[in-house]
Amino acid sequence: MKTRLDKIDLKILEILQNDCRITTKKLAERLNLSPTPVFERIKKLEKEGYIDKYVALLNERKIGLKQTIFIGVKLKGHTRSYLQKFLNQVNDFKEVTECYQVSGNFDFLLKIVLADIDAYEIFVQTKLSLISELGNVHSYIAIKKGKCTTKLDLSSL
Amino acid sequence: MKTRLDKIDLKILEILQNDCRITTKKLAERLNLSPTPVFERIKKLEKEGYIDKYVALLNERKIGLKQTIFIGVKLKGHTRSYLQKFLNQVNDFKEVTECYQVSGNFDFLLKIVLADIDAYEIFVQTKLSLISELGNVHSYIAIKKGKCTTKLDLSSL
DNA sequence: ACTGAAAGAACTACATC
DNA sequence: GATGTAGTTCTTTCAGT
Repeated sequence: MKTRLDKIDLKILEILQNDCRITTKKLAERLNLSPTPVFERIKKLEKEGYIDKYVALLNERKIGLKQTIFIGVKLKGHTRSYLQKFLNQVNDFKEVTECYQVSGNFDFLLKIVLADIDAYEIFVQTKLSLISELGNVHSYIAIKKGKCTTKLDLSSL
Repeated sequence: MKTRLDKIDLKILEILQNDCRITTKKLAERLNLSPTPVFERIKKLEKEGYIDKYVALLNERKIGLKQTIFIGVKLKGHTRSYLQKFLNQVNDFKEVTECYQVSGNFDFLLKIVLADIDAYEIFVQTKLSLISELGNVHSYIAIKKGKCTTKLDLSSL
């Protein structure tokens, strides 16, 4: 489990971050290797947990989820159990794609993706605002999407 | 291009959001269909742009990128060209995984993923702070990762 | 739109170096 | 660690309903 990643491993991860449906054969060609070692390296990377999963990224616009909103949340109570309870409740909200407990003038930062502003109103009224100990909430409505990637920078490794 | 998605399409997207390396055959079994129509539907979903891409999601901890930070940025100048210039510059920062222009008391919200706080200091000093017209910057350092998914909620469609 | 069949390609294991 | 081979399974196309 303590195996360090070598150049080839990093290259494999880099390529799979861009396109994970590439065939082992093509990947091997790009690395000037035969498929077998590439196949084995991928299995190792999966098994040891470097690769979490393989997913399809959908086009939000196209499927009709046109609004992204970030929400900064401050709780009234800050005991450990309140913080954990908040995380648990938010986990069940399907509109929430990301939730981090943070330092700064918020306790949590959420990212939510939904159809439109109307759907957001409904989300706030029927879900978010029902959370007990909810303090201040500040919304940041996305006006324009800049960079948005799942690709991590491996160049520093 | 205006084809609406039916129940089967949505189910396919749902499954591919969880695991895009599933074989067409297994996917077909789960849908009680033969592989052919499933294969054709997937191709259609790709071609019409419902599916953007297939990617491997890496484990940030495991590969050594242990720190996630959100940054709220306010610019001094707000002309259209400044806003666009900011987006362009941020695009080149490999540490930045997301950047949205937003409404609220920030102009932009960024998400960055890097090794640790030291790497963050370097990022700010050598990259972020060099941006002209940069106004206030507020950092939200992730203390605990809650939900974090690329899966969009299709249940409302 | 779907089924079923069939050719070609890829996966995966294994023997070998 | 890598290569090459070979059996198995999947992909992808096409004729038919």
